[in-house]
Amino acid sequence: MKILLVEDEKGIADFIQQGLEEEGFQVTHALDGVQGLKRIHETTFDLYLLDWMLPKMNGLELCKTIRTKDVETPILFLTAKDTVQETIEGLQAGANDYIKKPFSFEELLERIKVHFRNTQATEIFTLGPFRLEPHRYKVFNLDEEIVLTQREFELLLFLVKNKGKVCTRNQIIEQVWHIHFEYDSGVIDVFMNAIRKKLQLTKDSDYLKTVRGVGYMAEEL
Amino acid sequence: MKILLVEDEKGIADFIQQGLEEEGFQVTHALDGVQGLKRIHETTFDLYLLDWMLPKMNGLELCKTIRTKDVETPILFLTAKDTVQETIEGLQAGANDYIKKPFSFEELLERIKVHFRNTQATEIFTLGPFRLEPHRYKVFNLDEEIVLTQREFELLLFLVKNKGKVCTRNQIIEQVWHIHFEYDSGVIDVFMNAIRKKLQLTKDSDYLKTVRGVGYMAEEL
DNA sequence: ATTTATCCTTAATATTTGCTTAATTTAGGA
DNA sequence: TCCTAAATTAAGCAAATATTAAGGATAAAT
Repeated sequence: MKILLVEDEKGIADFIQQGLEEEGFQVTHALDGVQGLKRIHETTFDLYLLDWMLPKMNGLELCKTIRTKDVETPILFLTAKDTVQETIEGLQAGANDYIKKPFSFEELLERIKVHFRNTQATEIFTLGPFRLEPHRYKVFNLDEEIVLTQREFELLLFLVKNKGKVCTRNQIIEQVWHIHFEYDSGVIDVFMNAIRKKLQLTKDSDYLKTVRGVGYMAEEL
Repeated sequence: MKILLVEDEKGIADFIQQGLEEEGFQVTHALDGVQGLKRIHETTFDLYLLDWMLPKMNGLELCKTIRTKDVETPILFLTAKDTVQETIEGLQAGANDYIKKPFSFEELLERIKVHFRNTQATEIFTLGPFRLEPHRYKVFNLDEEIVLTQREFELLLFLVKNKGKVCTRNQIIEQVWHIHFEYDSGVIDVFMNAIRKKLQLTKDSDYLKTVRGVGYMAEEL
């Protein structure tokens, strides 16, 4: 779930961004309206969190601009006490909600969740008969649960997310182990082995292929 | 969601009724306090919206009367600017909120929603044989009460509210302990231990799983 | 005011889990 | 066939969690 946060006060922005990321949201932060607009043109988001008072282009304008292209996605305003009245105009301009500053993080989160309640289909990835549920850290073979450790799960998830594409050992070490320098040990091999064993892969159900000299690849048969 | 609106000015009443009905609420309208009282005896409502100045029986009396029978249901007052001071007495008489006239419809709606959110506190949550009653801070195993401390209860409630989803240690520290900075001590572990002990969880009834490296998760078996 | 009890927190120790390394075996490609 | 990459296995180690006990704060009771 991707959220665009447009907020000029760095302290508040960091606070929100960190909190939301811990909740599993992907947060992009823009410091002013113009920067925000750029991001909007680059990608699509699942929710917008806009400060009302912004340098260069205020929240209302930004809101209107978003709505010219996209009528669906929820827009929430962060509003100082003395601009509540104006913000209500924002609601008529197509925003969905506003939150009065100061607010507690729980409050914000609660509101965000309300808006996602309609949208949110918790993401599920599949590979052949296997079903990965990231929010539960769980893997199923049809309906039977397969217990993986965290690393095993993350490695498998990474491969499945890149289904059909080869993942190099370097990519894996970077993205799954978060090691950002040249590194070579047998770890990946050991984990691939463990995963294959737990998934009970055979030559007939060879969903995780090794690409010799490069890395590994998840693939539908 | 049924709302009782007691308001003598027809114009305002229509405006509110129409708006709320568009929002999906069932609105019953009474023109004065006595009529309002009748409706209250006929049905139960989920929220009361009372004008402060009413013919025959003013809002305050009506409020008191409602509260003699029903302590839970939210009561909101609609207040003219010059009676705000008095209205505050109303809050002490058991009302939950007041809104200054003139107000925008969005503002009203917002407040109403807030109170419905809080009402959900009477909700009952279950996990296997366990039943949590947040409004009483009580937990039962079938019909036998299990005495938890406040923190224990809140932690358990948080996990159960997020049943099936992993709760990270950070989330727990934030939402249960209300600590909003990086913090690491053994508190959570100690409380999990206490809860498990009191609920007498075993390997066969392992409703509270630990997700190593991440946090904990409540789960049905 | 003083005592008592309750609950929260910290700290210290024990235990478990899973990550990593290293050594060995198997297989692939020139 | 030979060399290298990958698969496999087992063992040591480190980190996360479980468990227990004790100190300290706060509220209740005397």
